[in-house]
Amino acid sequence: MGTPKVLIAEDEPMTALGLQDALRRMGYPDSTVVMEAAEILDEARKFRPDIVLLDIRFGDEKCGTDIGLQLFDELFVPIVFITAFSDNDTLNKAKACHPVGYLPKPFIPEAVRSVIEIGLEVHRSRSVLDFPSPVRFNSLACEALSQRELDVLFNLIKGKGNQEMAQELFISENTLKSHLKNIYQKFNVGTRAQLMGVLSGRSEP
Amino acid sequence: MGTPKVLIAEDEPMTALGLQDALRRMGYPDSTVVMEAAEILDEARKFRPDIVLLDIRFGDEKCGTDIGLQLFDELFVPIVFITAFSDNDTLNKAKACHPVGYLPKPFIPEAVRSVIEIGLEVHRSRSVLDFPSPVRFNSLACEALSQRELDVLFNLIKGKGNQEMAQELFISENTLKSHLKNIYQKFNVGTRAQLMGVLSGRSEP
DNA sequence: ATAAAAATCACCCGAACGGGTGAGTATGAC
DNA sequence: GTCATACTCACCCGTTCGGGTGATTTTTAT
Repeated sequence: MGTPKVLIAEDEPMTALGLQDALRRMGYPDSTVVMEAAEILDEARKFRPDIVLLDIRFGDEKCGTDIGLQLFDELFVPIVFITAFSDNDTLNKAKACHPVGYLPKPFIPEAVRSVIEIGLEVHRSRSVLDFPSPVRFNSLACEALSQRELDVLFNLIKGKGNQEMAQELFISENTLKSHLKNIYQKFNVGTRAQLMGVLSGRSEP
Repeated sequence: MGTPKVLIAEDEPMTALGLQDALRRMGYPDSTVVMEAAEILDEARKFRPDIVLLDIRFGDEKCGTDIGLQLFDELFVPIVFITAFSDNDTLNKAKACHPVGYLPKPFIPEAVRSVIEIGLEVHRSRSVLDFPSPVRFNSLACEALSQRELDVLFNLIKGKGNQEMAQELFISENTLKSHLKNIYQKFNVGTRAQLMGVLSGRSEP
């Protein structure tokens, strides 16, 4: 699927441009640099990167992890953290972003490539069952899911029965079955078992 | 769960011992070094590491990836690759091991810690549905699964129905239901939906 | 204002599933 | 030789699930 688009979020101009240059020479021509923390999310929404190189420390603040969290939750984009040093606290916050790699600074160009490739591979092998989010469900269904259908789906993947789900969502079991039927249609499956198979990426309808 | 045990598989003594020393100072006292390619697997089976630092190049041969594959398939242990340079071919073979990180050489001690921590986190968030293997299924069930039960389970997680599975395994549907019943018992669940929930790590029976 | 989409619920039916009981064969362990 | 385990299959029964049809209300978009 072509060369991956990478977003570089790093406030030190030297490092940022150095990274972009290294990427270009390594065969990643499509990259963008953001040096302002406030602009990262907007740029990511526009640029739609396949992977993000994110500095943990942004302008002396350690807000890289907070931005990473939003990046991951909203866009489900894989994150590689860039930093020279990480204390325990920062590292723990970083873990919450489910990063796919870690790039020590100073970096060597070759390492960047390996980290990106391995990071992309790690990300590809994540099924929607492990990181369920509306964007991911919608990307798998042939038609967009409604809010209520997402609610049902979130309960379904936990292994709940129809009756149980109905109680949880405060609706009749008949209503729930109605939603289920629509969900099956949108995923082109016939049974919840098939749906699970599709969601775990192990079978196509 | 205490400090993780790490296996260092690296043929250059300087690098290997340097790594072990760095690990000790970073708070990982429990590590072992293997410098012979042939001994890696045996040592891993004995030592039962939580993570492996594995050199891609072993004695001028690029067999690190082959060993990594066995390591991952048999023991399901997360792998961090150590190397200074990686050509495209090696990198692609490395991907097959589903590595959780990449450590460029020369390394800085701080980076080792971050890579390990992030690598462990990546590994933790992998459900058995993404990387199904006998050892993992058995670790989740309260009692060891038989060969035939594993066969059934492998088909089950693909979202197949009872009838479909029976044909696939060349047994009667009654036989299959018999296996299913036993599986449910061993996992302490009542329905296949619940089983899926447990396997994806999102619900406890 | 009005049309479209989403959410709600009901009823019915056939198919699939879960649970129980029982039982025959083969394999390997003690 | 006997005992345990795994694998095989059958029958029955109640529950759940999937599919169809139809309907009302609320929300959203135009």
